[in-house]
Amino acid sequence: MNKKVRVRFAPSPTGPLHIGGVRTALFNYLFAKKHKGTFVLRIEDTDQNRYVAGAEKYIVEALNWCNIPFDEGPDKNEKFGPYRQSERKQLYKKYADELIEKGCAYYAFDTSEALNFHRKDHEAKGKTFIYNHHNRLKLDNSLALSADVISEKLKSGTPYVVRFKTPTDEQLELNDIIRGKMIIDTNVLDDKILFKSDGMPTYHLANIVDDYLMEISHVIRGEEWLPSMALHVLLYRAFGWNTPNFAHLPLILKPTGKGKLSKRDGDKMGFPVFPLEWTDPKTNDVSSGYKEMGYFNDALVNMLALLGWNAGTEQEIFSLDELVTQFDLNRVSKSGAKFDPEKTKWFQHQYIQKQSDEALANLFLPILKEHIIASVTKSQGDIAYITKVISLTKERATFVSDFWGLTSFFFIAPKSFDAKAVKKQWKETTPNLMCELITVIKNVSDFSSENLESSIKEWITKKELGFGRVMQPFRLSLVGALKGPHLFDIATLLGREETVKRIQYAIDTVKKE
RNA sequence: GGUCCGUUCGUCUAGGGGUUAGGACGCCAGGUUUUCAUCCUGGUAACAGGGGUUCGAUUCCCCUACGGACUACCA
Repeated sequence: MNKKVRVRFAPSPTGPLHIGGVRTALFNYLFAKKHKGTFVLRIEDTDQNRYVAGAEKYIVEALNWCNIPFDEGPDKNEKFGPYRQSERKQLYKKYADELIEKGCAYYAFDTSEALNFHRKDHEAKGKTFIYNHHNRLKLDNSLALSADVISEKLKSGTPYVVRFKTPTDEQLELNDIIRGKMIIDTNVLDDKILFKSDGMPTYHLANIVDDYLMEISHVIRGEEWLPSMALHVLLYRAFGWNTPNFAHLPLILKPTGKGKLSKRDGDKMGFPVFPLEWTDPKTNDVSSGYKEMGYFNDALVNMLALLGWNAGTEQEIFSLDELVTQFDLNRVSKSGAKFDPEKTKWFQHQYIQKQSDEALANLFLPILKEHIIASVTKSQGDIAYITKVISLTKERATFVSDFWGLTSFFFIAPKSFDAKAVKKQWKETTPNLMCELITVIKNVSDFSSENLESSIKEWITKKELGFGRVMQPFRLSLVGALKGPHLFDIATLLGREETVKRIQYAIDTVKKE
């Protein structure tokens, strides 16, 4: 690639960025970094009616949390700024005028009402109304009107829009990095509005002008823009500008059923659709976020990267650096991908396993503090102890928040015992067995897990007590239920004194309710 | 309705004119763990259909079906 790579992510601040948008941003970022290029964030807020407070801030925070920061954008390294289209407002009109001068665009005075009437009228006749060469001379525009009437209308302040005069009878060849060559008949295109009567450009104009001005080399965006590609290519040509390369990404679809993924799917099926939690400023509705649900950013990013792209190998776990070096737009698939919340969980599980015990202990600490108030001793509150607890339970966790359920008995002695387990495992003879067990535990010289295990097993074997009859009540005493890691590891970590205490408590309490 | 894009296990996908069509998630079964979970091993399961082209098509072409996007003075 001889041209300098500059790509942009250009969201509209109409709400929180959903994971489809995050993936578009990610692919732009990966492509930019791979080619030592620049990743630009541009805010496309030309529609004031749809502006949502806080959305832009959310977008920036979400990109930062995902670890895919932009190099240039609003309030950051503004070489080609401003990066908000609303702040570039005055810039677009001259480009619209330029197109009119060149005969590539025209004024249109048709009111929304008139257009709606035409649409309905056509629909009633089973036809589709398209504003283009078929009818543009019969409509209320500068192509159909006399020069006098036009200047009169313009002078009197009649609202107008600027429409693109789509060339006719041309088989336009389009090239997409992901989809290859496409041929479009320009006669089926409509004369899109480029400049609105409110003085703002539409997406199409602003987008092309800004991509040109910001020297964007590759336009990587969602497939929903594919139908607009012909218009955009035609616009570049009308201006006499070089056309950037295009890549249209497949869409992310609902896990089940039809259509593209939406906020409602997440609500209904219980998974987040947004990277960060979002509170709607108008309704105060809260939408959950991956971050708040306990997902790690790199797990989310890894999952998103594999949705529609693969390295061509069987590797599934990629660091961001690996993604950067291996990413290739040519390996992006063409078809939409149904989103799979289960696989996302699997990625999260993989990523939590990669964390060190110490790191997880520190992440768990605040949660632990919420659960245990005064009931913990100093040594138990110690990170070293928590780290050991984590090391015994990590492999069964998917989220940091799982740890409390997995480890609470390490911090608080069980006060009640699983009823089913008691019924099945706590026999008449159990209290006596447990008393003997206490004696064995007290006499063990070295309270290491291995030594404790061999001593107890030796005792059970010698006395022919049966492992299940001792081990199950033993576990019940320490844990309160028949779950948890290797029992001797638990005992060792709890310490001899606590272990004895718990067994004694069980002897005194179980079945005496 | 019109235009465009797409279609390999339930899902994400690899592959590509001759393959036992590979992997992952999920699911099922076994093993480990004298617990639960994890983990390990194995299993289930796919080239949408019909025509071509070809000695041979899942792979190339066409049609149909299905899916998706777009069809606003929204992006």
